[in-house]
Amino acid sequence: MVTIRDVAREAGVSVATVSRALNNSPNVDPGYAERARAAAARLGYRPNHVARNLRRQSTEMIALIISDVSNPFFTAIARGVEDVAQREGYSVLLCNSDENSAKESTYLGVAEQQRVAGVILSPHQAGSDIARLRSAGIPVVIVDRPLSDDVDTVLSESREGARLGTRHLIDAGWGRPACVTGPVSATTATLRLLGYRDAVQEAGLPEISAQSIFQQSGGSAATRDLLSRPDPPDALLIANAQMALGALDEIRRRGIEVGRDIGLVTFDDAPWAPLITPPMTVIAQPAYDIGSHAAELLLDRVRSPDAQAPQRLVLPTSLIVRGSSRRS
Amino acid sequence: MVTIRDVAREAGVSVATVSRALNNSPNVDPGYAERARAAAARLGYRPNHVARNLRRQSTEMIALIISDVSNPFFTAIARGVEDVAQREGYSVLLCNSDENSAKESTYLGVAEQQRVAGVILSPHQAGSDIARLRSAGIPVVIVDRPLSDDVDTVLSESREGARLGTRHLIDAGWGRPACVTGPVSATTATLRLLGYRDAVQEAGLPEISAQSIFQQSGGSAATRDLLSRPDPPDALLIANAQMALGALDEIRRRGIEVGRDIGLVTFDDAPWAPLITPPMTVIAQPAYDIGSHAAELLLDRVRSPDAQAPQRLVLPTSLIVRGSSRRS
DNA sequence: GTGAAAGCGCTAACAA
DNA sequence: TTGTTAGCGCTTTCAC
Repeated sequence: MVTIRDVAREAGVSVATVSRALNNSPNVDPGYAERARAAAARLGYRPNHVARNLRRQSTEMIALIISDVSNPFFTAIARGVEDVAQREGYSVLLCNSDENSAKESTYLGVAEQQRVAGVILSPHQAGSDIARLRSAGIPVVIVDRPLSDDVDTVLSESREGARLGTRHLIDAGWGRPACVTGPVSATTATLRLLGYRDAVQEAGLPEISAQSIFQQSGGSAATRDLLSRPDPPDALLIANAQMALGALDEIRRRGIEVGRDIGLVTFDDAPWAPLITPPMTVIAQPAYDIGSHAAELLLDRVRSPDAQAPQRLVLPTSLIVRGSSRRS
Repeated sequence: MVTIRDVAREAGVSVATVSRALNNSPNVDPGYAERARAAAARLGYRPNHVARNLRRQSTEMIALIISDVSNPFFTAIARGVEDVAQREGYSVLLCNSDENSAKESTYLGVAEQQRVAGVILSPHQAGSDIARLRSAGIPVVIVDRPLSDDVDTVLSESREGARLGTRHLIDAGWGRPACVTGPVSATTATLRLLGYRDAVQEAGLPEISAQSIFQQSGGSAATRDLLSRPDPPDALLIANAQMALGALDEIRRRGIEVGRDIGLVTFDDAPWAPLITPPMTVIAQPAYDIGSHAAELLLDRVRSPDAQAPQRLVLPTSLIVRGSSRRS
């Protein structure tokens, strides 16, 4: 491997000068700088960032830890994060905790031990422990699911979105809407259930709900449970896109028809949502914006680490009405 | 920040002993080891991996650089990679190059400068430059799209899969199947076109095709192009799931009905594929296995870096017949 | 403006 | 078995 010493020797200057030249330090003779750069190019020199990071006690990487890469909501967040990070000269390490606390804490540890500049975390569950990171002086921004009050957080309006979606179902003429949501450990699951409850109580309708994991299989299971009850619901408010896929599967399996026998609204405007039959009515979350805002907030903290009051951004959701909620 | 020196002082032993204890070195007195561990725990010591990596000249991270996180094919690969990496004590840095050569080479540079143990790359285009990485002694495994012959590669049978899918369309009674595929820069796009060509030539049918980017918008554009021709096709072989979504969109927009007016087969068994109407016939690629095999191969190379002959694994694809290819 | 040298935190020779 | 120490490659004082 070619090191900075090799470059210095080749250029006939000191290592300090090479370092300064390559880092565009202001006080370096243009002639020397050029010689250093030329020598570096000739030798194919690549600065060793491990060494640089050790010396500088900082890195230009941010870790994004999400619970499930295959959830389009999170991939959209990732896009938002990446775009601003890239623009600011940072790289993003995407860590997939796969709805698994052990994996999550492994990655939290990796982030700390690699001394990343900052972490954006979508906590698997409310108990996720970011205390270590924070005491190590690494800024953290939480997305999607609130963790506690004293940390920067970017969310969307889960409860209000759920209320609106349920209300829409009721207005469309469905008399027994139910809620299919995620595990109690996920705050978003609970908030969506609460929003649903707000709407049914307002309308004087019975509350029907089932909880399971935030995945396709969970959606199937919860829907199966609901539709097997003596008094089954006639509409479903579903808490995320993966669960919606599972619900659709179970509905198809039973030969029930969406729009005639059952009404559907789901969180997240997945790419496939407008393309199924009938097209899916959704409560869209501004996932990209959640990511970009989180990254901006994080980089602010990275650059001015003076303890400021934690910020909490709550972005609005929007109801996109398509066919699946229509009663025909 | 608490360092190994602090721990040594606290435990009343030398830094070397602490290091040995914490790394489970065999030759260390159990009593001392225990004292070191206790002191570390008491102080909340976290080894600085940046320093460790610099000293050891190695890391326990592998970089996975994929062209698009929102493509379910790649997220499945990521799962495969992560599972074996985790099992072997490595962490995975997922880098999303976003079908963008500049981003890809940024991440290639980051991987090199961070001295990752190895890289798994799904090259954006055939020209991706991994020479630097290789000359830096970092093993590379290529997935999905072949790059050159002298590097480890894990692929699936694109051409044969495309041939089978097209053949199936013809057998189902569609007389003018066309191919919707990705850009010429992507080898998989070309291979799938070739497989399609094999099948139509065999059957004495005309060759109809359109190329665009491997994304939803590309699928729409290519389909629009095809269906606007004077002699439009009556069936489509589509080269990936995102393009299929775009094709579906365009088809819906035109009021054409799948199964009656047009037959469809697409690469990749996306989660939504069985759930649309009619369910999508697909050529499934063993994405998870591609990922796990690639990771295994990579870790072999990491552990025994003696130059061995490059391996090339080609995994089979399988046709899953559902409704979209049926002529009713 | 430039270079010598210290030192980031750790591991691994080497000596005891 | 344990401790002392050199040194991984870099940046950044500090003295010139």
